[in-house]
Amino acid sequence: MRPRDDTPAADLDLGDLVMRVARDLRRTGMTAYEPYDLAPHHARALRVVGHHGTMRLGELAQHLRVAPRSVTDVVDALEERGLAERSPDPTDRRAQVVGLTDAGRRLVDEVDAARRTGAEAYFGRLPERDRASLRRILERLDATD
Amino acid sequence: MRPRDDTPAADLDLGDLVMRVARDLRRTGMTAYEPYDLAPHHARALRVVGHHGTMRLGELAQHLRVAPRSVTDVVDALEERGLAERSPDPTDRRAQVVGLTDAGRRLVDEVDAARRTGAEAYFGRLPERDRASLRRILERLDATD
DNA sequence: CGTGTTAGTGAGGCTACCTCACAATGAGGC
DNA sequence: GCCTCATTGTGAGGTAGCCTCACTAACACG
Repeated sequence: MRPRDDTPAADLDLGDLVMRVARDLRRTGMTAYEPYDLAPHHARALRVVGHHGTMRLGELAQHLRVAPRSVTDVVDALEERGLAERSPDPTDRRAQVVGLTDAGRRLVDEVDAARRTGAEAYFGRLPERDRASLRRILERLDATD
Repeated sequence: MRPRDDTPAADLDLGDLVMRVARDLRRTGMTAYEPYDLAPHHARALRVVGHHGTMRLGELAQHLRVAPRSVTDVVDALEERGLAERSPDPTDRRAQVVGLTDAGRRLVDEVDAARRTGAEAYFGRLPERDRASLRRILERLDATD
């Protein structure tokens, strides 16, 4: 059953492996959030806003760790779907804040529930122990940058 | 020291974490292969060809797990840098094979050496034990798809 | 009241993928 | 030998998710 037309893993460094898993994830990830017609990235933004409540665009960018410019597009997309909406920041007329609409709030709840009840389909094939290790290690990597 | 403007990791599922690390990796990854002016992806293809020897384009696509069409671009790039070259497959006139040039072979050796002597800078901050676990877990994820 | 900073965004670009259509070729049935 | 079907690689064109750069509007402050 060992597929001989596959690069043996020994040929891949850790970086390659991460990238490969990320790609698989993106490919199947759309499936995971598909019932909600939500790209993983949008789901993440939605969750952040849902969790933190109304926040500045720049703040969201920091949370998502992307350039401020990139968040504009994400919020655009969310707004187009009627999940979020911009409004002027009352304390600073340069700034805008994003908040969820009712639909957005509903969706966050659904997505959260789906996640909890096993939406991590891709990682489901790992034993619980490995999932915990993976989480711990990735968090460590993530924290240090 | 806890940065309060960062999404707490608890907010991220494993998929998010992988994507985040992958993004960091791509950002800094260019740096890793930078002395060779090689995108990680190209480095990977180069290594596969270097390791397996001359092979069909389609075969390479399977190894890299991308659509056949995508490999065309990768090989184009490699060829443009004089690292690889196409030639007609003698056994099938529809097909073409890719092989490394001398420069390509030299580069593979260099890159391999660099990798071995600690090019995994990004992962260096992990204790050896964690790196091993990470590799094992990712390989498992990767194998099962 | 300038001077410099900051918030968000338009314009434009990049990478790494994808699908779809196609020409050239191969392989098998009759 | 011919006809059909499958397969190989590629052009054309598209997408997601990032980026930088330049700009405007607004704030902060001496």
